[in-house]
Amino acid sequence: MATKKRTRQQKPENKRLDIRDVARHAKVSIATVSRTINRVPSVDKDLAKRVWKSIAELNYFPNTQARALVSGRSRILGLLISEITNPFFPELIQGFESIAVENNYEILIGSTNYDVPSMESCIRRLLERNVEGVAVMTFGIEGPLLNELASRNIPMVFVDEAPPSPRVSTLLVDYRQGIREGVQHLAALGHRKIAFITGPLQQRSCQLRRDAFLHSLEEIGLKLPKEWLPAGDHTLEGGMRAMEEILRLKELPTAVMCSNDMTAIGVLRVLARAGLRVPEDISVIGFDDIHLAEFVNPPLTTVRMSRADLARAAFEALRIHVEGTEKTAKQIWPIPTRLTVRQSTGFPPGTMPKLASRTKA
Amino acid sequence: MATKKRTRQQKPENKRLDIRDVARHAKVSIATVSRTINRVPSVDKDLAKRVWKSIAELNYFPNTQARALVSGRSRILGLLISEITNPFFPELIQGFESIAVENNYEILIGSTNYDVPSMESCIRRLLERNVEGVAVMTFGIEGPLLNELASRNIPMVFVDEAPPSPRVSTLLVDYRQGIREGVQHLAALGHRKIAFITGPLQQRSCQLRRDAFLHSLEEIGLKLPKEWLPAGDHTLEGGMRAMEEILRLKELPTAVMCSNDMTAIGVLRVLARAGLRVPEDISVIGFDDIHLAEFVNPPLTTVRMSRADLARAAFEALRIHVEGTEKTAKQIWPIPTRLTVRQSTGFPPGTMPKLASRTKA
DNA sequence: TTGAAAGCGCTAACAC
DNA sequence: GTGTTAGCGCTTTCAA
Repeated sequence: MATKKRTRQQKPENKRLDIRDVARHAKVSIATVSRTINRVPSVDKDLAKRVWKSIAELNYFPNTQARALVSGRSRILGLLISEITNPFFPELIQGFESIAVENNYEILIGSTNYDVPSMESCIRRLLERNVEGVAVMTFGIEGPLLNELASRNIPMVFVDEAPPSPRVSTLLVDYRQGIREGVQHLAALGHRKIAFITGPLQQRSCQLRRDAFLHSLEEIGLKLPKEWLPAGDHTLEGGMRAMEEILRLKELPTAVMCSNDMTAIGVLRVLARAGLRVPEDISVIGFDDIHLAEFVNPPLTTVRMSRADLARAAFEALRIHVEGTEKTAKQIWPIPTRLTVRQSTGFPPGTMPKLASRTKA
Repeated sequence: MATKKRTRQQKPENKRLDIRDVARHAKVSIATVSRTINRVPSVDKDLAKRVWKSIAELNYFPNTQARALVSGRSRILGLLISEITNPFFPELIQGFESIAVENNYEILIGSTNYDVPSMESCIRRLLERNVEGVAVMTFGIEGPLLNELASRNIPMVFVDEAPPSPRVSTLLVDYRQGIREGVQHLAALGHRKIAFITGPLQQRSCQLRRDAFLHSLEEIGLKLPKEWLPAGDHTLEGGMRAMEEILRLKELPTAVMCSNDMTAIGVLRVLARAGLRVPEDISVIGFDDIHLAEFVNPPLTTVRMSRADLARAAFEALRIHVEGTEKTAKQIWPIPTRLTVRQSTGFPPGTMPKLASRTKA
């Protein structure tokens, strides 16, 4: 009778096996099963073998919720992105997820859609599910986010700029390098009139990209009329609008750099529609190097910022705080960028170096 | 002393508030707090008000894991897709997620990447997290999946074809309608030589699309040499390869339909590279109507299969089984398709109706 | 209508 | 090295 303490008499059908079933089957205590599963070294080899055998025979696997409840560890990481339909993000998600899953974490994706209410709803969801850390890949600091998460001391990682906090790290993208390469590539081809279509400037990241561009221009002694610095919004449509704006100007640039690839693809679209050839009439450079960049017409010259790098660094940054014992202060994770030359860049119009001019140069 | 049953003396800092804190603050029992939160009608109005006030003041929210553990309901739905970097899927995810979140579900995304091991790993993850239902949007039945999930009686929804099981429903896409519209649109323009690039034919969905095409062709008395039915794989690169194959043939079709938009975009790319104009030299039709379709050059005429429809139907199909008491048998959810005409389709070459021929027609 | 208490499946002291 | 047991935070009988 004493053994029948549990109310449940029979395993109701469709009820998942629990640790007790395994213990019974292997003729050990549930503690031993638990220890075996968690690979506590002190377990006797033979017992462990028996337990694993039972686990296999019964096809048992532990209940994550129960584990999370008692251990205080959900093994869930939050991944906050701006917008899943922007191709940049799926590529990032893919990388982050695969590393997370390899390490037995699950990820919860939240799309902030650039607006505060949906961002708050995302945070609430993450909090309710007890995420152990959050990667904020929205390319901007999200104010309210901070308070809610940081006050709970949840590890976070941001891109470009992070609030100072002990368990917060930063992925520091080296925009300078790649964008400078882009500018110098254009300059080397002979371009002097280079426009830049920015992203949404509320995002720190977009300011940085623009600044990197302006700086690179200055470095080589070029000036930029401000009409050549229109704002896009990192969407294809935004790129189209910005390029249309440029086309209405009296003086046209011979090259256009863009704050991201979707913008550049919009630019390509408008140019094609306007009957301008790329790169013969105008050169275009993007930023990100999304998969699609290689397949537009012409294949896009662009600055690569690796999603794999970003994903890996984000995960590692979180892991150090989530799993580590070290109380290290805020960490900086550098992310390089580099120009990928394809076919959307060429000599400026009217300077096509024929054999003659080539020898001249 | 009796009240000090709990070991924990002081709330450790950074410890989340629990239901006891709220109960203490509102001076009621935890049962009342629980009932209030779960909107059990029997709770006294005044008490409930007091509880809600405490909840607000303390900024309390319940622990999802604990809830899940005791209630047996995780409020998590699985969403299985083929590949997150195919733009079709993010658009689908977005729809599914927003409906799910509205209804207080969380989603767990699994990318099967077209291979069995990673599919199995996905299923394991879903099972471990106790998903309440799974939307299998991989456009193919996944054998092993079935057994693991179905044997646990977990509600599922498939596209096109589902294993017969009481808690499984099917989203039945009406390929016929949209694809017939596409074929007839081409025929009406005067095309008689229409090729079709299939998707990966292991997928039932791709067979159905091809069959719908063949059937539509037959309907209007057209024949198809089998060289005009090359296989793509629903990627841009696959579309390029298939189109290159076609271009090597002695006799070229005047129009190409594709099993999905990414394929069509690849086709466009190859044609542009080959110096063929679309639609003057050859017409192209896609399938899906992804966002990008509108922005390629030229804007793609394509058959729309709404991701929003798909997402909504998938969610509702699951919800009925997850929440419902009804033991309805397998359900069918029809999903319509419809042609969207843009600019990648036109008259076949050599038939450009000048004024003369137009009057003749 | 409310509260006390059992227990969801598991981990981690603690005892042996 | 192994087993016993006290909870993790919550929902849900069962009594009152």
